[in-house]
Amino acid sequence: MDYDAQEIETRWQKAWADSKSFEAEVDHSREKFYCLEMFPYPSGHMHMGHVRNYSIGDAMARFHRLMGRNVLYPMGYDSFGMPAENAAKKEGGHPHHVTHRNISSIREDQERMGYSYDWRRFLATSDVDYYKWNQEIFLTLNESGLVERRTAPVNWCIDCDTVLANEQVKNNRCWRCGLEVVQRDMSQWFLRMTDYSDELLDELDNISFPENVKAMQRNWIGRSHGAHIDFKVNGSESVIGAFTTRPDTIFGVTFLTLSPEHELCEELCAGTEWEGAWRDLLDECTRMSEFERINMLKEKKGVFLGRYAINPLSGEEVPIYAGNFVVASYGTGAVMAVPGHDQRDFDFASRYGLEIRRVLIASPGDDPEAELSSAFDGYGPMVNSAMDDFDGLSGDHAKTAVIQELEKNGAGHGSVQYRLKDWLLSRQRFWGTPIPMIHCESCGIVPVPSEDLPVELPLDVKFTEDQKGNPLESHDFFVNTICPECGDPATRETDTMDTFYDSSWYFMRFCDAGNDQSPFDREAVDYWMEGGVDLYIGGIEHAVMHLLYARFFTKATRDHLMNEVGEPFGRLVCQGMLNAPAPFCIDCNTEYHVDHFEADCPSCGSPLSSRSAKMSKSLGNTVSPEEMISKYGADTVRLFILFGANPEAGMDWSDSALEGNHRQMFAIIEAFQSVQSMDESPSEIDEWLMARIRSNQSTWKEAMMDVSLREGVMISHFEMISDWNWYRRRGGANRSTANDFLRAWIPMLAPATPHIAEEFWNIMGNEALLAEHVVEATETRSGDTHVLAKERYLRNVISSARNLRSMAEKHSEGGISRVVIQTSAQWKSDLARESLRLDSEGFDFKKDGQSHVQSLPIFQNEAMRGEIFQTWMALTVGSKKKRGRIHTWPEGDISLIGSELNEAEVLSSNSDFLAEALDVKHVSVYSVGEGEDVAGKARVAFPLEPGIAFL
RNA sequence: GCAGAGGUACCCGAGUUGGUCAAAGGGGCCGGACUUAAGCUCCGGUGCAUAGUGCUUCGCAGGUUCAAAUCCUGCCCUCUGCACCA
Repeated sequence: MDYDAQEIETRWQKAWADSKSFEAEVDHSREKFYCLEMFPYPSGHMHMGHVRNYSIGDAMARFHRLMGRNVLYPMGYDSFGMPAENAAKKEGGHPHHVTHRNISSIREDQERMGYSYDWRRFLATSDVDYYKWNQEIFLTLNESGLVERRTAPVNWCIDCDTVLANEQVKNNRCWRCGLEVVQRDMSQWFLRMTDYSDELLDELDNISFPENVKAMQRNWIGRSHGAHIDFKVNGSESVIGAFTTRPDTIFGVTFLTLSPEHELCEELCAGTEWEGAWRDLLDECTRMSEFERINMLKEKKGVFLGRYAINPLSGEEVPIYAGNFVVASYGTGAVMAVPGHDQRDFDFASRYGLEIRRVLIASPGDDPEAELSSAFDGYGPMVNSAMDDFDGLSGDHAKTAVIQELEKNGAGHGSVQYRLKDWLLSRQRFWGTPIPMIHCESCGIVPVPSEDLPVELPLDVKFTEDQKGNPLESHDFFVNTICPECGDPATRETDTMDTFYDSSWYFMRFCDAGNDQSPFDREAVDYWMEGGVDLYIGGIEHAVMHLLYARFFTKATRDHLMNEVGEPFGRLVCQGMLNAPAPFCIDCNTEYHVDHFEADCPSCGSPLSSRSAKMSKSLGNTVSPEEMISKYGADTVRLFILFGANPEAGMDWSDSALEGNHRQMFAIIEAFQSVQSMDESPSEIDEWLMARIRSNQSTWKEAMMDVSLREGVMISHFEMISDWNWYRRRGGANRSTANDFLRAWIPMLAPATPHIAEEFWNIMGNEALLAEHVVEATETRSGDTHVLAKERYLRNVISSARNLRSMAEKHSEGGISRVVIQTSAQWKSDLARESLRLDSEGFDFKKDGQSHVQSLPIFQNEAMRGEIFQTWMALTVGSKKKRGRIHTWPEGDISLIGSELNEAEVLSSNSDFLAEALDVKHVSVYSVGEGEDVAGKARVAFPLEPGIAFL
C-alpha cells in the first residue's frame, strides 16, 4: 500500500464530518466524559505547543469514545484581547475582522490535524452572542454583591495603554510587552473574589490538580493566621493597627515600623524636625519601580517619626519608624517589630541601635538571658514576658493566650490575612466585553437593564497606528445613552472587561453553546460538569490566573443557583514544554537566536554550544506544524508528539525521532498488509497471540485511563507490532486469528493515529466508522499467563543460547554446526515442584530446609547428594546476590513448573525454529539422562534453564 | 531564603508497594538478511568479563537489609513558582 497521508487523512476527516461522528448530546443513560483543552487565543496559525495540547486531548477523547462514553469535546477561541487591536491599528482595519480571519486560519490547521471536536459548539468570545452573556452574568454578579467600583492605585502599562491585574505583572513588568509598570490612581471595577478566599484555598485539598499548581495557588492566596494588634500612639487619638503571625512575640516589640506610604506617617511627623527625613524616604520609595525597590531592599533603611506607640499588653512605649521594607499593600502596612525573633527587624535594629530583646528560647531550660547573634524565628517557650502567666507557653498555646489577652483588653483580635486581592476587572481597551453600566449625573452609576443587553461594540470604528487611548471614549453613538432610571441623557461606561473574564465560564457555555435564552441551561451543565471537566489540558502558565478565576466564577454562579458543581475541573493535566535546540553561551548563561548557530557569543565572544530551550519566536527555534504535516502527515506528527514524552513531561523536538516515527507508520502498514495474505491454518502459536492481545489490551486501557499516553502508544504502536511479527516468525498464519488481531489492534491505533486506523478499519470491510465504534470489553483469561510463560520460556532459551554461542565460537575450531540442549533432570523438576508446594504452605526453609531435603528418598543416593543439595539451595535460599528461585519465579513460570511442563518436548517440537534462530544446522534436545551428557552440561541444567552445548 | 518537581547506560526515557533489574521502549551507532540499489523493511548486537551462574553501574557520601535504582540520613546539582508578606 502506498502511504499517501494527505489523501487518506483529508478523506477521513471529511467522512467524520459528514457523518457527524463527534456531535454529542446530553444522554443520561450513558456515562459522560468531558474532555477540554484550554482554548486558544487565535493568533493566526497553530503552533507546536497547540499541536501537543490538542493531540493529547484528542487521543483521550477518542479513547473514551472507544470505551463507550458520551464524550463532549468542544473547541472555541478566546478571541478578545490586545493583539487583534494592535493588528487592526497596524493595518487600519477592525479587530473583529482580524480576529475572524485568524480564527478561520487556525481552525483550518486544527481540522487538518483531525481533531475530533464537536464543531457545532464552536464559540468565539469576541462574538456578541458570547459576550452578551458575559454582560448578563456581570449583572448577576452585581446582584449578588460581588461587583464593586472603587478608586485604587492600579498597575498601568503605558505601552499597552491599559490597566493590569496583579497577576499580569511579573517583576514589575507587563506580562505582555515587558515594559515597566507604573502606578496610577483610577476608579475601577472589581470582582470580590476575596469573598471566596477560604473556599478557593481549602478546596485545593480535594481536587486533582498537579502539586505544583496547587502550591502556586496556595502561594497566591497566601492565607496566614495571626493577630491584629492595635497600638495607641502616645499623646494622640490615633491607633496603629498591625498584623502579625507571631503574637507570641508581643513582649519583644521594641519599635513599630510603618510603610513610608502609610497614612499615619504624615500625621505623626508633620511640622516636626522628623518630617523632612520621612518625605525623603517616601520620595525615594515611590520614585523607584518595585523592581528596583526589591533590589535596594537588601539595605534596610528607616527614619524615626518622632513619636511613640504603646504596647497594649505591657504598656511599654516604643518608637515608631517608617521603613522601606514594609509593604504598604499587605496587611495594614504596619509591622510590630520584634528584632529578637525576626531577621528583618533584627537587621534594622542593629543598624539603628534599637533594643533587641529575647522573649523566646529555643527549648525549655535554655538561658533566657542568652544574647542573640541573629534573630531566632522558630517557636519555643516564652520568657521575659512583661505579664504573668505567659512565660513557658510556646507555639500555638502562646499565640492563643496572647490573642485572648488582647481581646480581653479590646486591643486586638485573632485575624486572618490573605495575599489574594480582589479581581480588578476594568481595562481601558476597546477589544473586550463592554461593562454594562451607565453613568448618570443624577442617579449615579446604574446597571444596564438585562433586557437592553447586549451593549455591543461598534463595528464602525477606525483604527489607526497613532491612535491613543480607548476608541470607545470618542465614539459618540456608543457613549451617549439614556439613563434607564430617570431617562435623562447619560454616558456609558467605556471600560471593558479583562479577557480572563471570558475564559472563566466558557467551559459551561460549551455544555449548551447554542442557547439563546441564557448563558447555559442548568440541566445540560449539571450533566456535563458533574465532577468537573473530566480532563482539562493546558499550559502551566495559567496555574494562578485563569484557573483561579474559573474556580471563583464557578463558585459564584453556583451560589446563584446556575450550576451544581463548585469546582470546574476534575482532573487537570499541564502539558510540558516543547523544546528545541538553540545556540547557548555557557559563560553568559544565555540562549541566542538560531541564526547564531556555529557563531561566537555576541556578548563575550566565546564559541556557542547548543542547548535545548523552549520553542519560541524570539529564539527562532520553532517548527512549523503545517510544514511537518505536509511532509509526513498528521498521524506521524501526532505519533511523534504522543510517543516523545508523557503529557506532563517536557519534550525535545527531534527531526530524527520524527522520521523514526514516520518509519514506524510504514512498519504499521507493513504489519497490516501482511495480515491480508493469511489462510486458514491454525497452530499452537495462535493461542499465544490471542493471550498477548488480551494482556496488551488490558495494560493499554489502564495506561490510557491514567493519561499515560506514552505508555499507551508504546503498546498500541510498538508492542502490538512486535508481537505480530513474532507470531509470524513462529509460523502463525491463521486468517481468523489475524482478523481477531486486527479487530483488537486497529481501535488501539485510533487515539494517536486516527486516520490510518480508520483506513485499516475500512479496508477490513467494516461498514460503520471506527470513530463511532465502541470496543467490546475483553478480559484476560486464566490460562493466559501459562500460555505466555511457555513462549517466554522458548525465547529465554534462545536468548541465553545466543549469548553462549558467541563464546562457544571462540572455543570451536571448525565452526559451529549443532547445538545440544539438555533439559533439567526429572528429579530437579520434582524438587522444584516440591519446594513450591512447601513454600505455599508457609514452610520455613531456613529452619527446616536442610533436614527436609535429607529426609527425601532421593537423598539416599550418596553420589548425588552434592548436586541435590546445591539444587535445593538454589531453589529455596539462593546466593548472596540472587534469592531462591521459588521466590523470584514469576507467576507464569510457577505455573509451568506446577503443570509438569515437558521442556524437552516443547523445545524439540520447535527445533526447526531453534535451528534458524541460533543459526545452526542441527538441534538435539533431550532431558538429562536420556542421552549423552555432552560437554558436561547436565549439571548446569536447571528447571526452565536447560544446559546448552554448541558443537 | 521558602515551596514544588527532578538527577537512570551515547541521547531521550520507563522503572521508585525493596528481590522476577545489567535495568523496558525509542533514537543513534555497529553487524547481518532482503533488494538492481537503498536514505525502505526485517533480524541481531550495543557496561566489562566469561561456554552460562562473575564484576562494576541508576547525581555524591554514608546507613538499614540476607537483598537497594527502589527505603532512611546528609550533601551537590538542575528546573519551576514565590519572595524582606509581618
